[in-house]
Amino acid sequence: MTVETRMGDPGDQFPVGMRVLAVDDDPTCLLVLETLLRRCQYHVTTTSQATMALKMLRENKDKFDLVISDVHMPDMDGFKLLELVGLEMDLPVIMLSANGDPKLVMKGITHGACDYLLKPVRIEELKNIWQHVIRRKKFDAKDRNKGISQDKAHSGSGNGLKSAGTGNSDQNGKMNKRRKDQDEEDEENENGHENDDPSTQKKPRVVWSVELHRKFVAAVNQLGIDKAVPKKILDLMNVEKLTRENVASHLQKYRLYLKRISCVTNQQAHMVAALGSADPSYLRMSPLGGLGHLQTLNSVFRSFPPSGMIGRLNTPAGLGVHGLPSSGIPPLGHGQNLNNSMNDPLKFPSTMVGGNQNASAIQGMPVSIGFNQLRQNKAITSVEDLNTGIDDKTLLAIPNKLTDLRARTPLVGVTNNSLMLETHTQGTQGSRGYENLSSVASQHPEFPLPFLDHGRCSDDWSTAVQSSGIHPISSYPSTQCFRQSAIPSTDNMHLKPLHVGNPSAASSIDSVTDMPSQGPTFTNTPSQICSNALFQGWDDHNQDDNFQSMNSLIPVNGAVGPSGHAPINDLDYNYGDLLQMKHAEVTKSAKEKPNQGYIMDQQKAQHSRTTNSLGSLEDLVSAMMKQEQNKVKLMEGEFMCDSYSGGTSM
DNA sequence: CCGACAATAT
DNA sequence: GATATTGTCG
Repeated sequence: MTVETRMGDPGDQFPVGMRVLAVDDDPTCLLVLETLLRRCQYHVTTTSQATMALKMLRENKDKFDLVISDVHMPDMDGFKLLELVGLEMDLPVIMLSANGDPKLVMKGITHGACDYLLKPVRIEELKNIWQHVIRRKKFDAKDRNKGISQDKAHSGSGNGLKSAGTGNSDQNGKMNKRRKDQDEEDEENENGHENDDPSTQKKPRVVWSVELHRKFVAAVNQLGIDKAVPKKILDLMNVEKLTRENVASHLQKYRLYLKRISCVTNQQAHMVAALGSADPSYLRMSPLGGLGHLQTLNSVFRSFPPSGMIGRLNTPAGLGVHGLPSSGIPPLGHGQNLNNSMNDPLKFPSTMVGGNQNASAIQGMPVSIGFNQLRQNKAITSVEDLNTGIDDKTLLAIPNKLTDLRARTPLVGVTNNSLMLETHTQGTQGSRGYENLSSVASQHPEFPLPFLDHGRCSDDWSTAVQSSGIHPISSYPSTQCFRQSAIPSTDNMHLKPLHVGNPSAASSIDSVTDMPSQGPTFTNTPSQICSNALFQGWDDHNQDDNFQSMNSLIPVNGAVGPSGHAPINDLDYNYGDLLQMKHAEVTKSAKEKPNQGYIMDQQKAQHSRTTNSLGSLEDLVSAMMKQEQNKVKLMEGEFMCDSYSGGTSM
C-alpha cells in the first residue's frame, strides 16, 4: 500500500524514499550497502541481526517496502529470514551473498527471493531494485482486484484452479501447473467422451499449490481470521473452479495448522522453561541467543525464523491467518522430509515429538515461493520451516540463557505487537485445543514451568512461555504467542493481526511471495494437538542443507500433490511443523545423531506433553494471539520486554 | 500399514 | 459453516 500511494502520487517518484531494510551481520558490508542504497535515494534502515530485522518487520509491517539481506548470518540464516518474511509479510526480499553458488542462488529463489545479488554489490544493481516492489504491488492489485480473471480464463482447459500463477513475480515460471493429471479430465466432464462414466469419478482433486495457498492466505488475512469463512475466502480468492467445499477443507487444515503452530510455540516456551537449565546443547543450537531460534519457531511455516516464525504466526500475516503466520504458510514437505525434499513440504516428521511426528503438514499453506522453481528444485528444497526454526532454537536457546535472551530481547524488541494485539477478543470458539494444552502442560511436572500456573496452563502458558522461554518467544510478538494461554477458554481467535498493520500491505505484497503466511490471523484453538502433530506444514522441505531449511517457512515447495497428482507443478505447501523443524535444526547440527540436547528435548517433550504442545507453533501462536489480545498488556509488561513481538507479519 | 490430504457427510 | 468421517494416495 504505501507504495502504491506513493506511486500514485505524482509528486514523488516512487523509488525515491523507498523504505529498504538492509540486513547484514558484517558491519562493513552493511555500511557499504547502506551507503549505496542511500545514494539511490532510498530510505534505509539497517540492522546487523536477522532476528532484529524480523522483529522490526513484524512490528512495522507496513513500514518497509523491501528487504535486502545477507545470506550468511550468525543468528539466522538469511534464507530463513527470507522465508519468514515471505510468509509473514509478503515483502520483496533480495538476497545478498558473496557466494554465487548456483545452488545457493536457487535456494534463495525457491525460498521466495525476488533477486539474488552477489557481493560486492554495485550501485547499478541497487538502482533498480525498486522494480521488485512495484512488481509485487502490481500483482497484488491484480489478484485482489480482479481477481483472477485470468485464472478463469485459463481454466478452460485445465483446471481452473490454477491460480497461482499470477502472483509471483519473481521467478517463476512455471507455476502453474497444477495437477497433473491425468486423469481427470478436467473439469468437467468433458463430455463425453467416454470415459467412464460419467460422472463420477474423477474429480480432480484440488491441489493446493503454493500459489493457491497464497491466495488463500491472503484472503484469510484480509478477512481476518475470525471472519474468514469459506464462502468469503472463496470470493476473495477468485479462483475458478475452486469450490466452497474445497476452501472449507483447506481452511480446516489451515486452522489445524495454526493450532499446531501455536502449540509448538508454547511447547517451546515450556521447554525452555523447563530446561531452563541446562542444556548446553541448546545453547549450541542457537548461538545467538535464543531469540533467533525461538523466533524461528514462530515461523512456523517454514521459514520463519525464530522470532520470525512465531511472529509470523502471530502475525496475521504470517499465518495467514490472520493470523498465522503466515500467510502463508508456507510449507511443504512430507514427512519424509529429507527424502522428499521437495515434495512435501510439510511433512516432517517430527522428530521431536516422539510419537507423533507426524504432523501433518499442510500442504499448501505455506508459502509459496517459487513455484516452479521449487519444483525443479525439489531437491533443494524448500522448506520452510516455519515452525521449526523457531523451535529449535528457541528451545535451545532458551535454556541457556534466559537471561541472555532477556537482555537481548529488549534489543530486539521491538516490535510491536501491535499487530497482534489487535484483536482479541472474544472468545468463542474454540478453545478446545488450548485446554488440552494447558492441561498437558500442567501435567507434566517435569517441566518446571516456572511461570506457568498450573492451573491453567492455558493462561499461563503465555506466561509461562514468557517467562521461560520467553525470551525467545518474545520474539514473537508477544502478543500473539503468549496469549494463548489465556485462550483456553475463550478462545478467541481472532487475532488478526496481520493486518494489522495493514492488511493490505500484507496482502498487497504478497503475491509473490510465498505464502504462507501472510497474514492472517489465526485462531487459535488449541488443540491438543500439540502433541501430536504438528504439522508438517507448509514448509518444508528443504532440509537440505541448508540450514534449517526445514524450518523455513516457505512453502515453497513443491509440490506434490498429495495424491499424487500433481505434484508437478505446484508446490504444495505444507504446513510444516514447526516442531519438526526445530528438531531438525537441532539435529542439524548433529544431523543424524541428535545431540544430547536434542534428545533431551524430545524426551522432555514426550514426557511432558507440554512439549508437544509446544510443539505446535500454531497452537501456540494462536493461543498467544488470543491471549495476547486479552492479555497483551500483561505480557508486555512482564515479558514483553523482551520480546517484543513482532511478528506480525509475514 | 500408516499418515496426510482433500472430499464428502453430518 | 464447522467438524467428523471417508476415500485416496504416497
